[in-house]
Amino acid sequence: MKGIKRLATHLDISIGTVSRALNGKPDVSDATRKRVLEAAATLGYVPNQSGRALRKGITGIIGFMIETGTKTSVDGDTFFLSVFDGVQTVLARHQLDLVALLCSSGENPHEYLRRVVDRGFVDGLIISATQRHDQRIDFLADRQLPFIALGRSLTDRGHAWYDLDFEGLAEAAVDRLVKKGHRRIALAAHIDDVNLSYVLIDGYRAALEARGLSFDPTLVLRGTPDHAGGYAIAQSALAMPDRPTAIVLANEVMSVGVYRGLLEAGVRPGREIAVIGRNSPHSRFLSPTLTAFDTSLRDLGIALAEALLATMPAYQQSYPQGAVRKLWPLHLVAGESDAFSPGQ
Amino acid sequence: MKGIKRLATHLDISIGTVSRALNGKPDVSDATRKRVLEAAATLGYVPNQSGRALRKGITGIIGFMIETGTKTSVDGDTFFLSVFDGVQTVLARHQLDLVALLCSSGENPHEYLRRVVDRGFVDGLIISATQRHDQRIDFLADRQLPFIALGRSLTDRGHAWYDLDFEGLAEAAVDRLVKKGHRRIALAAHIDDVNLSYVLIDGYRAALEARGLSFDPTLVLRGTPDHAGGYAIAQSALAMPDRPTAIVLANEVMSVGVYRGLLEAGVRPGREIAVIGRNSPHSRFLSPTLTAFDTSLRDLGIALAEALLATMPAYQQSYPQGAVRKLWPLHLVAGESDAFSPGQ
DNA sequence: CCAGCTTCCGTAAACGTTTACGACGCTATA
DNA sequence: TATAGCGTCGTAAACGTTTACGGAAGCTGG
Repeated sequence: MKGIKRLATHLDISIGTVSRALNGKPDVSDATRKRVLEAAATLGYVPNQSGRALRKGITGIIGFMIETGTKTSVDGDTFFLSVFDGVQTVLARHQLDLVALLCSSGENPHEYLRRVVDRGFVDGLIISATQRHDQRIDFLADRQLPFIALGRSLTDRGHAWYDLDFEGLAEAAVDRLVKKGHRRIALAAHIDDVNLSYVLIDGYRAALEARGLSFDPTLVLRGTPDHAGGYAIAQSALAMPDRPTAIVLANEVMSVGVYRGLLEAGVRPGREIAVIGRNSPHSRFLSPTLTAFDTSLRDLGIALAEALLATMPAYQQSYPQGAVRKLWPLHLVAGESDAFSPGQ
Repeated sequence: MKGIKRLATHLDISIGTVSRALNGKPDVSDATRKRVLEAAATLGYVPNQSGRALRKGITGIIGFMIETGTKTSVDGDTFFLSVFDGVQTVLARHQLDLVALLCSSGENPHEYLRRVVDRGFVDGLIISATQRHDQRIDFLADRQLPFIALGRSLTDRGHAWYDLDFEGLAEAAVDRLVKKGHRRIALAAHIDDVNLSYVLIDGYRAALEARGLSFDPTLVLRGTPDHAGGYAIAQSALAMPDRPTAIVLANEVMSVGVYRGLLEAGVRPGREIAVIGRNSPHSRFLSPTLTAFDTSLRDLGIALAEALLATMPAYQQSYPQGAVRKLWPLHLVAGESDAFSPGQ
């Protein structure tokens, strides 16, 4: 015999009482509750996930969907593991478990999500790498499954989201560079249809025009969001007839490739060109040090989890903030890589 | 009404027949099977995970346990995402799903594992970051849950494992360096009790002694398995009275920190010192290029998954290889960083 | 025309849990 | 003493699925 039944016969009481005792329900005397709790501990009883989920209609599991094997996941290396850690600390307080739902490169993300959701696998979801138009948002909203998106999308169902403040990044970077005398500032954008590229370019353009500078589309350089992309972008920047005097990167890992590309051509960041990027465990070890936007990804994870719980009826009294739709700030940490000022 | 019941009333047949039709059982006419399949597709029916798992006693889920927020996880960034991708491609062929079980820094890995297993959450497990003595192995063997370890351990229950061939790495690196005239070869090892450090040091020692060189414990440098650890190791190597002429790294990300530490001191890898490391998306962009051990992590994931399935009774006819206990080879890719030969 | 076999399908139990409901014994109040 | 109320517990249904079992047809061969 297994499970709660074993516990019940061992204690010679009914399984109903055992269940009530374990779940803190009122109709149990202190004496028997104590007996049950002790027996559960010594026998190592843990309620079966499937049985409990089937009866209660909830699983106690929160999913965080990421894609593996794709180009974009290279960006997500340390990024996601840090965010996970923050999410988990919040969920643990409510006896919720976090699992990463890994959509492999071969699979359609929407089909994958649909299968997970329809099987009733999770009580809530965090989705990432939002597309400009994202079917998953419509699907989850229709299914009324609590979720939050890490990343904005034009698909808007009044759902909760957090997103890195790429406009703020563009604004602050352009402001800093223009004040140093830069007029030709290149921007590194993603090569694919992920939403952040659009947001970033809009912010970049607005920041330029607010300072009386015209937007030059040829200064928007495209590359894969990895080292190779950064390398390629450095090369194309240097190959331009009217070479930009500064490069702004919104991606965590591109900077390493950009440095490599520049240094191979004998162009030193901070001396012959200015570079502003994003911090990561890797960029922190660049030389000269990278002037970069930084943030605590663990705190972002905490905020994400709290915002997700706010959308789940069972937790709304603890997190009554409603559907959070907020930008996550990035703050600039000055380094050496943007010390260069272009001569007139 | 929901689930299979809805499908059954919609088709006006019993739920038993519907289930049999969907699961490919024989006692169903071709006509009704076709009807059921079509209705399931149009109504978007997906069997409930909890109900199915409860009845069948299996969940169809494979867990891959990793730890987040720890020092070691920095090493695991791109590493795990690549491995996951390989695992998933194999599991998908058998309608199995992979989830990453994220044990956060605050939690005891063994307690975490115990909870997951006792709840009956997964049919099989892949554990990583094995300790020298690992309670999890004993626990899983006792519970008779199919699992495979990525990493060896002194705890041996005849279980399946794969591990990177660190002895081979040490042997090949030492051989190459000694042939170039090196006599004082430093080794970078982990600072904590993870098993690979022991294996690595043993291999290093054996390789040295096989060539008539004595093992000098002071040449084994300890650091956290991240950039900072590599940086610290470079510094302590340079600070030694009798400075080593070469450094061997078994870790993926340390090399970046080592380069930084060396270059800041004006010591150029490949010119004034030799460095051999491991390849990763990050180390591939170092300059001068890193002489490094490389392997396909996706293929490792595929091998891991196949070896796991071989331990699961339901899949043993497809993967009859028994409990795999094998070293995963790393092959050396020559770069510029070990071009330096010490003068006599 | 009947026995036997095959094909197809419905019935109901089972998986492990939670929970609504009712029953029992006890105490306190009228 | 009768009754209401309370505290405590057992009973049984329910969650959604799979599957063993049995039964109702239809078919075959003698």
